[in-house]
Amino acid sequence: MNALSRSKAATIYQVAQRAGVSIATVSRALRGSELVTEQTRARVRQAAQELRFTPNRSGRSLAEGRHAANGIVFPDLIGPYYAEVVLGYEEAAAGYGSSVLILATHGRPDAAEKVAELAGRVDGLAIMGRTVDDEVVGDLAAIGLPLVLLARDPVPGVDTIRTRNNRTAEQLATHLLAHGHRRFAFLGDPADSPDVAGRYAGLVRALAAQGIAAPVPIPCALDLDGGREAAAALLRHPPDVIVGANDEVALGAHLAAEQAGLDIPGDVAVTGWDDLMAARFAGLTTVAQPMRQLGATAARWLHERITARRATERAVSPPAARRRTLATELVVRRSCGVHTR
Amino acid sequence: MNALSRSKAATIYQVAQRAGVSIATVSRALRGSELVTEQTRARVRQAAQELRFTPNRSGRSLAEGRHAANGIVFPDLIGPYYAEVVLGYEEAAAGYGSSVLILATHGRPDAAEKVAELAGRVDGLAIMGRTVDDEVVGDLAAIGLPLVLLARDPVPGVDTIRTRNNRTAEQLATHLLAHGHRRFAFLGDPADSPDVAGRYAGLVRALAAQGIAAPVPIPCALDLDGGREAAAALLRHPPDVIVGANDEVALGAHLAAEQAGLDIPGDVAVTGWDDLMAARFAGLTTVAQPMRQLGATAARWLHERITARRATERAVSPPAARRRTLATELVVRRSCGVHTR
DNA sequence: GTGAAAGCGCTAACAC
DNA sequence: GTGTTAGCGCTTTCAC
Repeated sequence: MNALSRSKAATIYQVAQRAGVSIATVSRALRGSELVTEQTRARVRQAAQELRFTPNRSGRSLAEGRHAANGIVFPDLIGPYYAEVVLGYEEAAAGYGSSVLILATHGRPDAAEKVAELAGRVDGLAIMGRTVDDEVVGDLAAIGLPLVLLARDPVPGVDTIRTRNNRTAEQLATHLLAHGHRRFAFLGDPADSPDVAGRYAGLVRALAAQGIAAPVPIPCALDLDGGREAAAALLRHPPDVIVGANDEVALGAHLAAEQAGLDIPGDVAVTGWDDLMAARFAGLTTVAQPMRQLGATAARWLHERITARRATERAVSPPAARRRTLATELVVRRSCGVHTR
Repeated sequence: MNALSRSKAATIYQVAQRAGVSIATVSRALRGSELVTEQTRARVRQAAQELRFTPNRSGRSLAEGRHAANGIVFPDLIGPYYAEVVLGYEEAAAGYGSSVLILATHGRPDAAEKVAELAGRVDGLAIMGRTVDDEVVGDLAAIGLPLVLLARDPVPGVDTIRTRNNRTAEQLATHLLAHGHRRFAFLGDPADSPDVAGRYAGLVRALAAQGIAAPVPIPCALDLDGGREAAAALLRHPPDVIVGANDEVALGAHLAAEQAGLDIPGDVAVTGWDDLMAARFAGLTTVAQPMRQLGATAARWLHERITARRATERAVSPPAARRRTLATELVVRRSCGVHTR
């Protein structure tokens, strides 16, 4: 029987038989152990190649007591934001020799269940935003699964990485005030995500400093259509400026304004958050976030946690939880108002 | 000892002990077997919950002989294109109860190795574009791993899903010719991906039909910077129109033209491919592709293959390889030329 | 209805 | 150097 015609993946036993050695030797030879003659190793390699042998990961994981994989949980992959974070994560994790499992919760009610299942497949988990609540995070932490929280409110004892929202939002608001804008509208629901909450809070604080009342946030889906619909209603009596919770919302408002025959920034100014590629071409004033770095840092921290855990192996207590807030940067383009200079 | 304070994931044995039953009963109870008293099931559930028990997937996979996971291999996640495909894939795969592993090859030389390793973790694999060569695909197919190829030249015996490039490229070219454009430039290397090759081929054919010589393709990285650099050089003697291999390249050309003080489409027309969000805001004429659907279809086909494989279990020969080409659509905006109407 | 035990594919400790 | 063997955590016969 030709090796090519077999219809199931070969096992270590078949390789051993073909090479005329024991399975232990096959394992050693293929994993680069010193304890094998080069000659034997060659024979084993040959046999493995002929059978197209790839070790079954389940078997290996079970024996090693680790998965050599970690996961990242995010709300969705719609829009470029999460994609960038996941990319940064994958790239870094691959560098540490970990496979990457992804899970988009899509706001589904069974998210907790899915995450629990995922937890059984990985050595560690990065969890983004409002995917699962604190209790679920706490449960995962309790069983000792290494965890990193991303763009999410901290949970005691768990590492957290965020990007600066509050302060940069103030900066943005200050810039808008300097343009002479006084009547603000905020598109997005602070209850939707900690990021949105932080951005709104920063805006409110900056306005309060000038004695300007906070606009009531207008809840909307955080995508183009959400922004467009919310803005369409709003634009019957346009404010001075529409502050979108993210770029997609802002771009949606942009489309709505265009459709209403309004000039940006002449009739109404618009700002976003994230600095997506589209923002650049729409001339949208926004805030740049290091999304790739967010993902990459998460992967690194997770790797460190996993390694540390293996090293101490329930001996000493684990290192204290880390927190980091990555810097963000105001990107001024033409949508916020005319710059006379 | 409080359940919360244990530092390792609980096993089925601990649950069994706590519930006062055997591990077989735990397994049955938790998996919804009929062969358990409701009373016993309740006790087991209780114990499992207290211990925060999640079955170790490796153990289960090994016993079941399947991973309940599949993977998707893509060149990169940079730019919104792949992200959309992966999203469509993840969403559909999750619906079939499969976890999703992702692998970005980043053009690395050890891609084949990484893919082989991934193959040992999954029940099936979707492989995109120029990530690994035909030989690797053939090897995977030979061991009977269910496979779906995406945006990639077919390999005998393997399912393939693509989007229409050639014909829509002709359509695009025809439109550009109608604008009066005669001197064409093509930005992108046909050797880079089957998609680029198809798009270039369609362009060439449409031009040939009008007796116009094909432009020599100008190789460049398929991202903003690649397009910008290539275009910057080109724009010293601007052609009538720059046809970008994808939107990012075209948008890069857009930036270069802007920087050179050239008007689009007055001085030079620009077109792309993919219909990214940014294309809309840049007013870029492009071609829309059903990226989500591409991913979703891949997941479905893979699921069908995996199911079929399990059913027939090396009895009859597998169903013949399927091929599908998804429709694409020309999206005309202002960057291709003035529309007098 | 429940338990005992075999076995999934692999690694690693131990024996030779 | 190489082989034997005991698990890793789980599912699933097969007994009872």
